Amino acid sequence: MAATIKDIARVAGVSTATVSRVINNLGGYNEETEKKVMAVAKALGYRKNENARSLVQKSTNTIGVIMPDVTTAFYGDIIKGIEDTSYEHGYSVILTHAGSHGSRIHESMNLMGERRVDGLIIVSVELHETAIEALTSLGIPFILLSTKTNREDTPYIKVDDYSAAYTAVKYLIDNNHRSIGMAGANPDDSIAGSPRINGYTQALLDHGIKVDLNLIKPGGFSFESGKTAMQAFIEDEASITAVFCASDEVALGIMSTCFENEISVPNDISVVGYDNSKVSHMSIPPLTTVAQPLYEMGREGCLEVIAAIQNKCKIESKVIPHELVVRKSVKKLT
Amino acid sequence: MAATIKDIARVAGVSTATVSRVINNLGGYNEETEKKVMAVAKALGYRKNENARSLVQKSTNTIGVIMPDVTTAFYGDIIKGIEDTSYEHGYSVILTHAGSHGSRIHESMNLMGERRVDGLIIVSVELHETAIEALTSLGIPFILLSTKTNREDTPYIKVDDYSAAYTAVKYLIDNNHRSIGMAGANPDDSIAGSPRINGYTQALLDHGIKVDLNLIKPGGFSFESGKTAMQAFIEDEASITAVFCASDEVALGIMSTCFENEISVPNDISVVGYDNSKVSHMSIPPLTTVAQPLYEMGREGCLEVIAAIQNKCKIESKVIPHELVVRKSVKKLT
DNA sequence: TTGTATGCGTTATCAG
DNA sequence: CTGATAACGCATACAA
Repeated sequence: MAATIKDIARVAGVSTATVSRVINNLGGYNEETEKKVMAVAKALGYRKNENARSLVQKSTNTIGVIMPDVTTAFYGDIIKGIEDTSYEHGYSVILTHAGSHGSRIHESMNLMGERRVDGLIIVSVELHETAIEALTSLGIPFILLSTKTNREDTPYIKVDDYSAAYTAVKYLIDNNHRSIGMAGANPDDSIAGSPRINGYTQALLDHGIKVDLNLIKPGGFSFESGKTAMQAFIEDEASITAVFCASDEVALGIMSTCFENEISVPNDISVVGYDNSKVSHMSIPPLTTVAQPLYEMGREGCLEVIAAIQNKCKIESKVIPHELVVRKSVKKLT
Repeated sequence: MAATIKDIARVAGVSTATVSRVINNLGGYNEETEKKVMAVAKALGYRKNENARSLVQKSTNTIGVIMPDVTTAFYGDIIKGIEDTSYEHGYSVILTHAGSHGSRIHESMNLMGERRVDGLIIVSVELHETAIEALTSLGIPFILLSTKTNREDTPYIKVDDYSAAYTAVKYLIDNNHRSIGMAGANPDDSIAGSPRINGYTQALLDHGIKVDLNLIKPGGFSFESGKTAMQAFIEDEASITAVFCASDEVALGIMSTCFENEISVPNDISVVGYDNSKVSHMSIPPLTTVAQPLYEMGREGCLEVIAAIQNKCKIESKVIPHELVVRKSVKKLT
């Protein structure tokens, strides 16, 4: 049994109120009692019970984080931003997976509610109407990272996927590529799928290039998805000179299959990724990619939530700028 | 203000005791009151307060996880194993970073203590005497993952780094490599550094190969560390035909620098990694590496901790088997 | 400067 | 089957 303030009070011969005061150094007691209480506390190995505190203070100093997964570099960077920031501000983070397709999202939010987290950060999960209801009914500040909803009252931080995709494809076009494939986006994903596809097609159209639907290989953001897409391009005998990928891992999948088939990147085919996650500079060749400031998104989102908790102010949605990081996976055609 | 069982009791015209009973369906009440209580609970949007529960039950159903970082695939896989498992068993996970060199380890453990986590999992941080004291004084079940101490009373799950390294280097020797470099291990790291170096040197010695200290490039487990090491090999004009790396990321760093210098892997130089993390099959060429069952370590460790929480049994240390995953980064010399 | 008393939301032990 | 009531560990308004 861990010691409580009662134990300290008894041993030190003071009241629990006094103990509480010196433990939280609120001042208003003389030095002697302070010394005595602190000494007893140390002797007894006292450690405050945050849960009991939370109960009376009606605040847990805890931030909940819900994300689909943590095994990709993408999420790793974000959670690091969140954890670092919350730590700096005296908050703990409690983490839960939403399941692969947000399947556990309701249970996750419920759990966060029962734990009475002070704020909530939801990363990359697409929220449907019932989930949004449940979320807002929690009555705590929250923010969405790298995702959004079609409602006004759900603040988010994300890049503009449409224009980020547009930037990437335009870069390819500027390098004289005319036959450009796209891989790894799910058209049914209205947050991060279709906007990227639309950015891709619009860039093509704006430069007088006909869109060939066969050149769009839908899929998930995974490495395997990239491999599959490239295999399809090969089977199609598609005459593409470049591929725009919906994630860095997809890009690596493309490059991996190219390698297996002795197709050289970027000599035979150019590749552009998306995310600028840690893997992008580790690939061979290093990957040219659209950067999302992942760590900063985590940090920024966490900061916003904390501010909202403390000042009870509203959180504004924010579209953050993307940036093209040019490395070595794109060849300039002549 | 969230509704409490008091509110429900008042509205439903029963006592809080009864409400509590039906909420936790403990039985011993008639159907009518159950229906009534449930209806009121739903109407009021009641959500139980886990903190209050924890207080009286003296158990938080929470597991703490401390790791140096979450941005590498290595930790991602482990935490996923932990989170999945704890979720299945009704536990929440609260996560904190220990800081780069375990610098925040004391604060982290203290935080976990104050949160009254029921069990603790510490991943990959080297624990010194004072930290061990603090850890055991928490008085809760804990386990170390991928690390250990020199004391008997600190259970762990890890692979045998020495023999894993030995296996990797022996594989290289079996493929007729005789001049083998090593990169990315820190000799001052007695857990994951020196054992791997020792495994490397012993494999060499056992096969009549002289150990050349110039061929051992110490460093961290990072990509950059691998790049630096390979640059050093090049500057040394070392006549190596293979490099054993202390992590997959180091291996990718080696391969990256090779690429920049037009050294072909595996034709000019063979590379073996360590971890079998997600990046190892995404590299070009796919990386031959020593596999640690990361997800399973997370799962297994979590299971042990939960068992210890519930049955108050001791946790046994466990050395789990490693395995060489052969892919395409090693060339068989003739 | 210090102590008393009360309550936070819940469970659990009694009686009834 | 149900209801008082006392904890749980702590903070705090109010008294002294």
